[in-house]
Amino acid sequence: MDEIQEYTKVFKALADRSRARILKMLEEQELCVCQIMAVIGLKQPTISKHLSVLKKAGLVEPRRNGTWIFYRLSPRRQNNFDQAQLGLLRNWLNDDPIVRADRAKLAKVVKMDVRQICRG
Amino acid sequence: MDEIQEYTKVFKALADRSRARILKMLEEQELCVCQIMAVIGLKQPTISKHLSVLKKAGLVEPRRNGTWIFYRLSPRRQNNFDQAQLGLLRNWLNDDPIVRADRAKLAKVVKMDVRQICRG
DNA sequence: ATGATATATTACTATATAGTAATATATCAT
DNA sequence: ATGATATATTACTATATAGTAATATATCAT
Repeated sequence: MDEIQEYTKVFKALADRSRARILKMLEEQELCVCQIMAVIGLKQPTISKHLSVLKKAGLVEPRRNGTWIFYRLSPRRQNNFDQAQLGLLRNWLNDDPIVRADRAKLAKVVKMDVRQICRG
Repeated sequence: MDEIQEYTKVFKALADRSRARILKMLEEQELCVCQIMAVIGLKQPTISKHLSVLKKAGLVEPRRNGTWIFYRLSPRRQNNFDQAQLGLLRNWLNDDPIVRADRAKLAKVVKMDVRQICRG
């Protein structure tokens, strides 16, 4: 894969509203798929797909814990672009109403037992 | 337009191979549409469309000179994201074979009279 | 082993986007 | 004013992508 292709993979991953919201949530803490679902309000396969795109771009990493899979922002550089972008993103969108609403909702969600959330 | 939408506009503009090539060319100097065409090898309306997308994202600015319109990287911040991204991009892709080939071709193109290029 | 549950994958639909041909617009030279 | 030329716009096609329903996979509790 040439470097421009690597570049476009990262930027295409970043250039989506739902994925930006997911990344801003993961800045708070690692989250499992159903926690993200509960906040964003998209169906489970959609969230999984977005996480797959982010993972392939080197922006997030999964960690399995039982049947749950927790995703976090990648702590290690996996290509030339991911860490720089995650760094910038931390300073961005923090005052956006949608991001703020997601975080407010997230604060409630993480207080609940994970088993509660995922049942519905 | 909310801030995430502004963000996605900039990142969608960046997340395209042809537009990345154009931006890397504009790092060298301002260029008119036909000079960009001559290097990238896409049709004129395609280049104009790409430039329009970059312009709407605040990444480039046009300057008319007669019938030619020269585009340059935006020297001024037009949103929260453009200048930071243009700054990072300067350090990226400089060793990519496609970018290097574009620049080699560009070096020849800019030596020619603009009128020569656009006829040919 | 079996049922329950969290996530991933597959197949699909609707929409967005890259590229092009044809045309419109703007400017220049005469 | 007229013809030539550079760029923008419109209409279109082909491909990519977001989202979903249905299904497969993986793990846990029993």
